[in-house]
Amino acid sequence: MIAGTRQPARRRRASRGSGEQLRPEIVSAAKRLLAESANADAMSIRAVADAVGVTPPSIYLHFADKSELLSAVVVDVFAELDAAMLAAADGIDSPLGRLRAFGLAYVRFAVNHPEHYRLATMDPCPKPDVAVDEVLASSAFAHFNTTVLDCMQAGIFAQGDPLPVTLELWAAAHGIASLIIVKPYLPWGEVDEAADRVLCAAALGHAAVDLLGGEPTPEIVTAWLQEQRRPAGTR
Amino acid sequence: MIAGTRQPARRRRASRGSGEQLRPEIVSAAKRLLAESANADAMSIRAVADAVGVTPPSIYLHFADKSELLSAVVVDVFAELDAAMLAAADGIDSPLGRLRAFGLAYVRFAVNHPEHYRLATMDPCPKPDVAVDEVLASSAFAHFNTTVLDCMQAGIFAQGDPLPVTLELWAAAHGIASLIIVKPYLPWGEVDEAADRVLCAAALGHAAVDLLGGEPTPEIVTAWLQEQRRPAGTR
DNA sequence: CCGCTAACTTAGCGACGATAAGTTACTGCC
DNA sequence: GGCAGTAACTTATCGTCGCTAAGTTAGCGG
Repeated sequence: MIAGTRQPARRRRASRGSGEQLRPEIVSAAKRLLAESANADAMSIRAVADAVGVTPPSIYLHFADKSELLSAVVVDVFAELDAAMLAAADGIDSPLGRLRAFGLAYVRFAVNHPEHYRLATMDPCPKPDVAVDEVLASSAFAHFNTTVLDCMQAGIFAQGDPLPVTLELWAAAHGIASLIIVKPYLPWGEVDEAADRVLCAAALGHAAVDLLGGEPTPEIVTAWLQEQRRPAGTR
Repeated sequence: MIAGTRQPARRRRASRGSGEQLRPEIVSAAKRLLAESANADAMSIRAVADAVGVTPPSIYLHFADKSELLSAVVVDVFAELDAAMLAAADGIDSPLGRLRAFGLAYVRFAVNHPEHYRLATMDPCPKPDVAVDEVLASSAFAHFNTTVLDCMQAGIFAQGDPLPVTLELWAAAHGIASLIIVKPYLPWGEVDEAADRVLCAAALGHAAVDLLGGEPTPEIVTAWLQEQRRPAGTR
């Protein structure tokens, strides 16, 4: 790193009422440092302070501690994820098509911003941070949930509370996204294809479980699959 | 923590040829410290050294650095996970039943040992550590893969390479397990039930995608579901 | 132009991972 | 028995980390 030494390019002191303008700069510098250096602990308070041309204690005028700064970054990341998902589903009308676009965009975002995604979804949340979970409950997650509800009303999923279904599908998307990030050397193949397989299987599987009704024991599932596999004429 | 101060109970020096006996003690102390204190960075080299009654530099006689010690813990964790999965499937003969038992045991293990599971599957792997991935490829994962192959031969899944299917199902299991760990305050309901829903949907969904053949576009899936939902007499 | 205070700095604490250099005590050998 | 060799472990220390107490600078209201 060239900029390892002390930065003489000190930031100009903000004018009297505008101390708050440092805050977004700190967040975006933290975000950038996280993305640039693969490991998360390269984003030290000192490095962030250097990046915005300020000394470390100034960070604490805006964030009580490091975890609060990280929470602010997570809020930013979730907003960006939400924007990416909305953009991906733009112009797609069918509920199932939107669901697929959302899922694919989710996985793509995670794979393209692995450190941001890791911070947002794999780090121990020190305390269930209110700001973070407001975003989680309000933007990307809410859009997903609404689309699941649309699928129910379109007769694709059985009617009912969309929340458990959304959580189920989210688990599928998060599963494939996070494994690709953490174990990239496993034979996943193309990211989009792997994601599509998992997401299609999750959605179709949920619908199939609905169709079966009751608890899908291995016996019931086996019998149903054998029934399905018989050619149409023999039914 | 009561034992925060210096530990006067110093460990007796090992006899001449048996310096290696310290190593497993270090690993198990590290594992215990990880489990006891929720956050992973409470397991410092210094804390581990204290726990085994030794000074920090002695750790480095057995592990090149901290990440190597953590890798050793991960190897241990994967072995324990494998044992739990095998025990859960003991006495179950049907391939799909074994698959379900494996998946449930996997999620249960993750939820019951959240810090161990987090370390094993959510931490950035500094370099694809050989030892860790040998375990990953040899024990739990291999058993899973074998059972998927059994399912193929039993006609539950379409014949083919089991590896992509195993990865797909693993993604589902990891997805629900890791989300329950990281966002425990979301309405997951009973762990076993949530896991069963996701795992059944993943397995059934994969089988259904096989049945459909080709790429499951939203249109094809929608049509198939409508076909399925018609009562038997109208076909 | 002066005092008030917002905005930021200097200096430093304790804990961390890691290393260099030293010390202890067991063991094989005569 | 005693001594050399070395395995096993320690003391002391470095640089960095998150974080804080106490000080300093500079712009604005009076």
